[in-house]
Amino acid sequence: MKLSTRTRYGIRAIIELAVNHGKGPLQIRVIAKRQDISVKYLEQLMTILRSAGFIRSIRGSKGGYILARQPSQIKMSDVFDSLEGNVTTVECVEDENYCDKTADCIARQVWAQVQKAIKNVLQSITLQDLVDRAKAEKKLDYQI
Amino acid sequence: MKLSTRTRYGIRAIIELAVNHGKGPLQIRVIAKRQDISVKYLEQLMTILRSAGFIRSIRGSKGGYILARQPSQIKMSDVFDSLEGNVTTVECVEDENYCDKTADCIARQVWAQVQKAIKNVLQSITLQDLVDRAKAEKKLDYQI
DNA sequence: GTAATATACTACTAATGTACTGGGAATAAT
DNA sequence: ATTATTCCCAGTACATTAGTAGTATATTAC
Repeated sequence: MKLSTRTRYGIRAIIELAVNHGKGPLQIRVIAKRQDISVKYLEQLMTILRSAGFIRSIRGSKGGYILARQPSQIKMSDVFDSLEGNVTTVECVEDENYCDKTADCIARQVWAQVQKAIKNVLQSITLQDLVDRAKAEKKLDYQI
Repeated sequence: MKLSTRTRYGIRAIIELAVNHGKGPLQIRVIAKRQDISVKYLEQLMTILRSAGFIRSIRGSKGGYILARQPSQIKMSDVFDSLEGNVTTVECVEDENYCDKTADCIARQVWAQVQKAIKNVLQSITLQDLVDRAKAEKKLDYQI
């Protein structure tokens, strides 16, 4: 049930962009260094986030990445889904016809409950919430 | 974020035992057939559940498996942990010293929230609850 | 218009974990 | 002794993950 580094790194990267929001493009190189992630690997994660429409890239010198929408308009659940595939714990929770016992399956009900709980948490958090937390705690100083 | 079949099969197997509770030992062969799981694979999962103390094995002819405790005394969170390793989404949620940024890490807080939500659900469900559900719905008839 | 700075794209690879499969040993009932 | 069952150890095929590498393309600065 561990999260992939793809998701972990991707989320950390987009949080960097959120904190940096309004201050111009941020380069992969910078994010990678701050978050201690391989530049080449992060490059691929940024592609995922861009394809999903959360971030926008600016090529060439002085380029980099910026959020494609306001931080308040980006929910963690959506970002998570784009990186992790989806929040699905087991196929049958989403797909009623996955097996012929779904209607009777007690185990499936458990996974459905778990999945709903995860979704509820992630849907309740926007990037803006995280920016606010970071600032409130004054622990992160991304101004540098 | 998908569950391993190890966890899915293991949970389904122990639910079988719970429903069968008080009716003598149930053989791997029977569980495997009902749940459509490879006998040899299930064998290993049963070993995990036995080592964790949830089930007891009876060797030899007429043997099989029974719950080691009352269904009401077995929480899904514990069974889950024994099969899946643990509910940990990311290492650092449990281990403060996993990296030197844990105190500041906004992402970590998100994963902590998710993890807590999962745990809350699983801790609130015992095997007895699932047996009750099965009976209430009259959808499962394990008497056969 | 050239050099420097970025992202974009494609392909490859090493390591890891998962989901099995197989064979035989130990144990218990008949 | 025979049969039915769990127990234990070993191996294997496959998929995924987490990278690495190289080249192409776009943009800015000079």
